[in-house]
Amino acid sequence: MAGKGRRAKEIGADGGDDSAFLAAYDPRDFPAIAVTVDIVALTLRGGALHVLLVERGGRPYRGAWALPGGFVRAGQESLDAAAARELAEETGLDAAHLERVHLEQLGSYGEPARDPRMPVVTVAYLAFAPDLPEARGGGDATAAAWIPVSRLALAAHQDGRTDRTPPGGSAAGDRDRTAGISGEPDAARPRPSEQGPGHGTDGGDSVPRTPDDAAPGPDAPAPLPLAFDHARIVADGLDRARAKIEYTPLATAFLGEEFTIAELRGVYESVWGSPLHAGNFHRKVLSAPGFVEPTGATAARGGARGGPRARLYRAGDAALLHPALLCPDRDGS
Amino acid sequence: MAGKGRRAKEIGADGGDDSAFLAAYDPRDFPAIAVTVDIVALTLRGGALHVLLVERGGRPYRGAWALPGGFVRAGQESLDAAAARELAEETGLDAAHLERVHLEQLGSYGEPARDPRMPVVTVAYLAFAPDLPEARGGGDATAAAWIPVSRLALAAHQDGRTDRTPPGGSAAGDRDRTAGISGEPDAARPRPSEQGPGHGTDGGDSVPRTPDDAAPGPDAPAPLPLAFDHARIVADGLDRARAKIEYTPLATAFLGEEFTIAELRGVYESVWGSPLHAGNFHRKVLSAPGFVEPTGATAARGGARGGPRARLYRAGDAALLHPALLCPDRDGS
DNA sequence: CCAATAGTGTCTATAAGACAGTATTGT
DNA sequence: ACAATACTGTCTTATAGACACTATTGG
Repeated sequence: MAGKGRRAKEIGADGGDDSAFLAAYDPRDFPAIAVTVDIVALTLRGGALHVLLVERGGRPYRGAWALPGGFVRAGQESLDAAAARELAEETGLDAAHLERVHLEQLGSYGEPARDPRMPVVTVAYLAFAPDLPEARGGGDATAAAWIPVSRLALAAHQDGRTDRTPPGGSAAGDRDRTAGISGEPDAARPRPSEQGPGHGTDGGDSVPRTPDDAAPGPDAPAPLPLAFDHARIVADGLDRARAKIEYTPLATAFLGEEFTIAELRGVYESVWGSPLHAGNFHRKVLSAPGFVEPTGATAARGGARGGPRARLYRAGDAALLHPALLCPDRDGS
Repeated sequence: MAGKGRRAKEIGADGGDDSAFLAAYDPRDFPAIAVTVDIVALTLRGGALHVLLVERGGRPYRGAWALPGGFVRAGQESLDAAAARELAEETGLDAAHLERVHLEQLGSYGEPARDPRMPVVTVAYLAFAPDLPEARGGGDATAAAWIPVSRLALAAHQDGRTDRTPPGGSAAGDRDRTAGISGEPDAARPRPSEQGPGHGTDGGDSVPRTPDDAAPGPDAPAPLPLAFDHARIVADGLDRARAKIEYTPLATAFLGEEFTIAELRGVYESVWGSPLHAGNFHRKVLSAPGFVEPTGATAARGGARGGPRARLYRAGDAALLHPALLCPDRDGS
């Protein structure tokens, strides 16, 4: 809470007004922790989901990939503003591009040893971006790049949280079950799908993928480890993204101003990692009021290998989808 | 992110190992912010939803009600652990009672001026508790008590976010709309109910209430203002709670070990603030696998004014409900 | 007895999913 | 020509919600 003041200098038992009290207040009397924001920025490139990462120039984890982010300027900016600022700084994107980015808070992470240097609490943010130009890499990062999520080493996740949900008895899976105080950093996903026994880091990523989204084959480069606890943050962000596009029209945030239903379907297939029935998807999108609205125009050309020109749509004004577009196979009904 | 180290003392450009680097590291070089946890603890008492509040003993907001919480012990505990510790401390509940409490992270709040004394970032937690004994009030709070949420002044809420949410001009309501960088502290509600055109604040408090849940009538005491930004945090917590019981069996966390379907229905009616059809609710609960399982026993006596003895159930092993129990009237379908 | 309640059955409207079918395009 | 694609229609099944109905209890 803001202000229990357990260790504050209480001046005068009852006398004095607040201004005098505040003037005599020494913030250093409070235990302070470094607070950062980290951004899980997602985008679609070539039909595959990518996350924005920076290569660390400093210790620890020098040379490793990490989420873009940085310190919150104490007292000068809100958490939201800090996240927006860091995203802009580290990507070098201009305001015009950032305008089209959806940014929302994901959750906070504060394990005591998550940063070997000192206690650091990070407030993670999740961003949905349309296909942006190559990132620039600012700050002290040596590089910034959009990395396919399929290349990441996302411990016990790729197949775990994505499409099954045996409520068995797993590490964090059942912590919030019936009894016991339990933490759950994300808590956002409506149908998150936890999972079975704790395979610490089983290699197999069994996420079915759309053809374009090349899963890392046997010849693929080794999965990229992430610095700090960023693998978990990315995993939580992906969970949130998968859940969020079910109930909100945010999938359109991955696309340009105008798009076809097929392109929108591509977003869902990439984020969910499973192919969707084109016909049924089409009907469902159009049946959700306010999801999309026709522009009247049609695409310049048909599909890659033929077909009629698709109608173009833009994002509607709905904030929530009703009925929702439920992800198939998230839990066996 | 944890560890950009922009202002860190970089010892040696490339030489040295991490341990030497860490030894020379001075955490004070980093901008530090006070980090607290605040808990929105909800319970049901007499058919009405209550939130645990403490009366502030210190400045500012002395004498006002606030959320229980306190500083995170930097480097010694995780955020989850801090929340559990503070909840125990401030309520004086023993481990046996805390065992049955569900605790999950709600979101972080870091407006620069949210605490007049200094920059404070708070990580809010949401707790679901069965009817607990009267709170004790520890720490520097002069008192702790379970307060009916209907007595709180929850800005633009009681009628705003509960069953409608004009994205119009309200504080954070439309910030996450289609374009622009935007924050959204909660982001959890699957169907939070946004909605059409921005009717700013039409008077009608359209939340239907179950008979017991006395809405503050004309003779009711004045609504309780909360310290800091705690009104918003509570509001976000209620939103989360309303959304969460749709997709998870967490409503059982408000009840004892064994309960009847009618008692479970009471939880939903109290949290959602609208009466439910008894027959349909009954069938839906039993049709969701793993939601509840029969104990074989029956209640000691029938309803308050007659009726057969109800069967008793305990919480099942499902982590998610399928099909979900959708809240009626969240958005006009 | 009477009113309230627990629990079940029935009916309708809606939605999901599987599938078929038609028209339009690129190769 | 052929294959792929956009889009629409149809059928089956599952679910939500409204309502009726029976049985059982407390007052």
